[in-house]
Amino acid sequence: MSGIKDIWLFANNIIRSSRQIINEDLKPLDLSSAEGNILIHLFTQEQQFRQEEIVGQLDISKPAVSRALDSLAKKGYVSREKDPADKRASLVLLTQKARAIAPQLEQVYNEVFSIASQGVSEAEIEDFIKLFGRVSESFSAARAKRPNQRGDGEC
Amino acid sequence: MSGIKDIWLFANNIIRSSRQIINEDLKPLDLSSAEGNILIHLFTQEQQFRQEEIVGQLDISKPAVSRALDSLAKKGYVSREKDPADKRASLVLLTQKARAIAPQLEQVYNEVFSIASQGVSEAEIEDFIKLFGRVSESFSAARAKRPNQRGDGEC
DNA sequence: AAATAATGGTTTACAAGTTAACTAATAACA
DNA sequence: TGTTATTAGTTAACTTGTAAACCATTATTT
Repeated sequence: MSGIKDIWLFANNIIRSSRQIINEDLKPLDLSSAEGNILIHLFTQEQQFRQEEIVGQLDISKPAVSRALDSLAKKGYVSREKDPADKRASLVLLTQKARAIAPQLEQVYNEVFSIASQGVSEAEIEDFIKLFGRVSESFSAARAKRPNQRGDGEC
Repeated sequence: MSGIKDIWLFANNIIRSSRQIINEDLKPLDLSSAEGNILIHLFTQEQQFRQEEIVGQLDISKPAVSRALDSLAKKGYVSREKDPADKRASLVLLTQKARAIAPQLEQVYNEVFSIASQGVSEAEIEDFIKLFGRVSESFSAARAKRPNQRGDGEC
């Protein structure tokens, strides 16, 4: 009965705690967790990419990505140039400075991973993620399915 | 390997989606999700309670609770009075207006619950919550355990 | 009893996300 | 080909959380 409340509380705690841990550990690198999340993702990407890809893959809104990249650029971790093939789009590039800190960044995120998987068996994790994914998917579907709710449904 | 990333993405999505759904559904009642979360919790509480209790039980920071209750009071859903036994503390009371909308509020949160549990068996949910709780607990423990990190650990 | 510590709440400043409205460039189509 | 629609990204305003500093009040200690 209080199940959903627990899920909510746990999910909140996981997000919040990991964010705090990451924020603390990234402080020496002058990076926030929002920036770190993007950087760590980009390390597994190709050389060039568009912001839009980050939006889709990390499931973060366009403005959030835009601002984080602004800040990363200001700090010298990425550079941006107009895509010659499509002058609307910006191509984002990791700088040498970013590549240099990749190992440290990865270590921070690995630590978070090891915290999450502490005392949980491989098989359990797998099941967990699968089920978690289903719940998450239900929410996405519910959100997509529901009518606009903003006043254009009654006409 | 990408497990932790998935957990993160799923947790984020669950939090965000449910918040959006609740926000939309509560709009007719002139309530935000933050306010709704507190109200729905209070329906299961005793007549009088202190803010501090909400902080502990919902695991939300003091300022967040303070502001949400301010807003709820302004909207007429709760009233506050000084605890005569301890003049620091405020006693919070649900108003008649709040009690009147309890069924609607409950329905909204039940809908979210049913979305979450869609296509997942009772047993799975139970296991899921248990495991989820363990992961969440690991994070809490990790956070509590780690040194202050703010400069007083090296002295 | 007076000085100090702890506690309940509020204020302030900030973090990181959202939606909505906008600009500029490209695509589609009539 | 010129008008309209779509798309990539930014800006502005807002939401909801946090931590740190502060005020009163209560508890503790000496």
